[in-house]
Amino acid sequence: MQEELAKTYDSKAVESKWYSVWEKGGHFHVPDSPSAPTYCIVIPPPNVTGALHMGHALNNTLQDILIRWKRMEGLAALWQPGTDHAGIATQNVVERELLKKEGKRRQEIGREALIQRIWKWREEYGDRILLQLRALGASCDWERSRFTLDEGLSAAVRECFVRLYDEGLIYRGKYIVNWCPRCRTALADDEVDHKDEKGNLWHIRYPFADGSGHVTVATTRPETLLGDTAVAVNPKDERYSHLIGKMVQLPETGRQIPIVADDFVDSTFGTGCVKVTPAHDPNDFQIGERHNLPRINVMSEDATMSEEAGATYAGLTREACREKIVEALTAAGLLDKVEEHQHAVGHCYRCHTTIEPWLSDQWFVRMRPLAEKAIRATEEGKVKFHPERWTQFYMQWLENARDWCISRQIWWGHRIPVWYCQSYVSTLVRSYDGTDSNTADQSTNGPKYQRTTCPPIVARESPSKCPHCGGTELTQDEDVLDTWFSSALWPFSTLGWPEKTETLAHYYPTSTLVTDRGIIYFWVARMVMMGLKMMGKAPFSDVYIHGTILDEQGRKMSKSLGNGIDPIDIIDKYGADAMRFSLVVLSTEGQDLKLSESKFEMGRNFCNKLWNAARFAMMNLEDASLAAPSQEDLNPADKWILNRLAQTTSEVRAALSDFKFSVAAQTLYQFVWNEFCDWYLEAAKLHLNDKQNETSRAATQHTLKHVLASILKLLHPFLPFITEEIWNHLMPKAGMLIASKYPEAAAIPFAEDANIFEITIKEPVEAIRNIRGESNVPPGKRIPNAISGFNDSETVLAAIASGNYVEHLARVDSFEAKLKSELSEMKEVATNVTANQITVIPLAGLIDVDAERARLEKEITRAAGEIEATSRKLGNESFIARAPADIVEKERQRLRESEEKISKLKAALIALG
RNA sequence: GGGCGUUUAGCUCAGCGGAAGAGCAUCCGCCUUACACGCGGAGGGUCGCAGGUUCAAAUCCUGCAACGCCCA
Repeated sequence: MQEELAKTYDSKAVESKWYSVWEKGGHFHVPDSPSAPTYCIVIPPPNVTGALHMGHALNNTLQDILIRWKRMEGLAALWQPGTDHAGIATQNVVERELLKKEGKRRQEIGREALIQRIWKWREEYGDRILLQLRALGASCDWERSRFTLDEGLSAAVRECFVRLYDEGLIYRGKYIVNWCPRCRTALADDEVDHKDEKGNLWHIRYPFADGSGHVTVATTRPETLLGDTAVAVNPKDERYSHLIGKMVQLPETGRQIPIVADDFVDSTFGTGCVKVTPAHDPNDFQIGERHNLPRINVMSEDATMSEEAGATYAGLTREACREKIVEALTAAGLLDKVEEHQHAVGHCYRCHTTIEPWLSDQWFVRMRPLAEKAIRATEEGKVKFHPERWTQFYMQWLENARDWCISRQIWWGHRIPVWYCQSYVSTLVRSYDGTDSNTADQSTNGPKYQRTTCPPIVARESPSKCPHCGGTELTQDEDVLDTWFSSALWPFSTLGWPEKTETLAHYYPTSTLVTDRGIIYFWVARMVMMGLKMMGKAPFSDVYIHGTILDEQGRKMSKSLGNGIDPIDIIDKYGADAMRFSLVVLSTEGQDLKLSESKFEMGRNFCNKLWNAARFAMMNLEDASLAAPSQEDLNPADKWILNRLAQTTSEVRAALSDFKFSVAAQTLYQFVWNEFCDWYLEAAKLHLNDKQNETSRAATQHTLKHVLASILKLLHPFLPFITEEIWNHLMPKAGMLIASKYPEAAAIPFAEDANIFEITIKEPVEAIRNIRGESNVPPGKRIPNAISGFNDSETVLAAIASGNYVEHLARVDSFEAKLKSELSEMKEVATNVTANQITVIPLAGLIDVDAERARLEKEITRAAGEIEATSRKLGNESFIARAPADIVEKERQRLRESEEKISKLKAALIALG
């Protein structure tokens, strides 16, 4: 505190310094086996390709607040950091670079080479976002940082896969999936964005095979006609029931296909008669299952038409094929009509290409058994969402969760731990109607030698030979797992699972998860399912869902719109603390936040205010004694601020416990600015400048230091840098703020006295300032004399004792306190009346009579309004009869006060002349 | 089509059954030796619309409208 602080807070000088001091001091690190109770948050792992955006800034600020708070509470608070390999996104980035720089596609350099390049890319850029998190102040335990593709987490993925497979919860099947023809991979249902698009509904005639006429089907995708294997109608639809079982001639092919009846068909849509393409539409796939229809895949993996589409169409893109087929149908007179039609079209969430529902071999996780566990755990209160409404959002998804397609046809990721034996073994098999899927060659009849394949090998360790036949020619499944598969294990894989580590034993289950609503399905639900399945316990007890960051116009921030605000720019310009504070204040109850750069001024201004308050304090504390004053020696202002501090402390603690981050931040903002700075510091100047009265000066010095230190502690989770900086100036021997104890509300034996400050000091000062302001008496001009009247003599005595405060704060030369009744005769004064006091200032050439008259008239009008409203209420008999007694009494009190006020004001007006 | 959220001062948002609040912006005074990223004062709202419950509704219920998000 010896050194003078700069006049304006400079965040840059401070922030870079403290972060490394904290980190080097080991303050972010927790032991594997702590003696204290634990608190743990796992970070939502950012993509390695990612750069910090405002969503991250908010998300990680909230986590940091929780972690720093719990750390200060004395818990072993672990914030587990790391990154996610983000399969498709990362591969896309590197592939794009490869194409741009070398003009090569991934197929040209091969799998191994591409993977190597991605690793190299990761080494170079993958930690960028983690470095950016440090600029934000995030106090993660970096020594424990993990990556979803590192060795331990890969072991976790295999362990989980094998366990689920062994239990029959993972299976492989030919299913219709969401296929992205650009990424050339399957996507999970929730990786598909549906957008409404304008399209057409084509009405196409399918002639009966016997030439007796036709049915008309309506379709949005005429090109898939080439893969139709049936026409379907609703069995209850009387228009068509006589046609069920009849065959139709499929146009542009040589095929005849049946008309089937299926409940799925909506008879009110189109013609009520639909074409069925099991290989190219998920609903048709289901219909196909029910009616044993063949599945004809007429497209290749790049969404061009395949050989199966027939020579005329093979090789065309789906769009070109559509045009050509519509032309052909028109020419053949089979196109009845075309209507405009709005419908939802799926797009890849990564590259926005139109999704093709496509039939392929994929791996799936059976969801129902896993989802049921998650539902039960949530119903039992094991997982609680904040705000609470997200519970049902999450539950609805769990209740309807369809099997999860986990295979992806890309190269960057956890390769599926399944191997296929390539050696065929001759085995004697009994003659039976061969449907065994392991039978390679079907033969006609009689006992016979057949060549069979071995079942797939699903293993934790890469096998060197086939356990069935001893063959060594093994090939691993080409696909990798969905990135979310590894993310689902994050809360325990990062802590060491499947090893039984001390860390896992102490920190699992974790405590709180903080995330955005956008990944409740992708991630939160799957973590809960996997945590329950693999660990037997839900991975966290509380999930806090914060709002989404929007731009000024309420749109999501996105790269393509270019409407993002870069947190790093904001940190440069306003400081990390300022950004954190503004974000937290704006983030109310999980509501979305509309951001613009100017919003960060609030945080910056607050930091500057705090800085200057500290600067002032330190100018006045050089000779502060360490001894605490006795209660009798405390000044009225000291008692008042200590009481307010205690109240503020308990409000902040309550808000934090309840995940009300914004309430906590605003409570502190108001306490610091509107009470500590505006009133306490100003009042304290009186004592600090009074070297005559050492006792009261010492009491104020001590109180000032104590309250400021408490403020720093309370604010530290929100504003870690500036508070640590000030703390080290203020309490150079007290150790680091980050490691100090979070304040608890003190019991205040003199809470009643705090009220005296409000009535005998604040109210008269506000009264005088009001007259000053309204009458244009400039602040520089001292007022010679002001008199306040109070209700009882006890208050008058207190006011006399503290009159010097009023003189100081209101710039009055001589302040007097009397009973209200003693003031009634005063002439030529300006008057301010409240329930607790009347204050008068002699006009004395200072104040204009007309202005004062106008002021009083305005006040009278206002008071009259109040009297009217309260009398109306009190005149209502049922109000008196039915409202609680204390409410009625309150209204009566209010009426008395308003009446007194108006009579005093009127008297003052008359006295003015 | 279903679900959820939002609608309060010019703007961004609190308040969620008993006298309409904050920050920014506006207006009037001030460089009052911590702070002009500041100080003091003031103005500004039939709380989306229509019904209902209640002694009392911004707050609870029912419709409706607009906007946004999610799912189909």
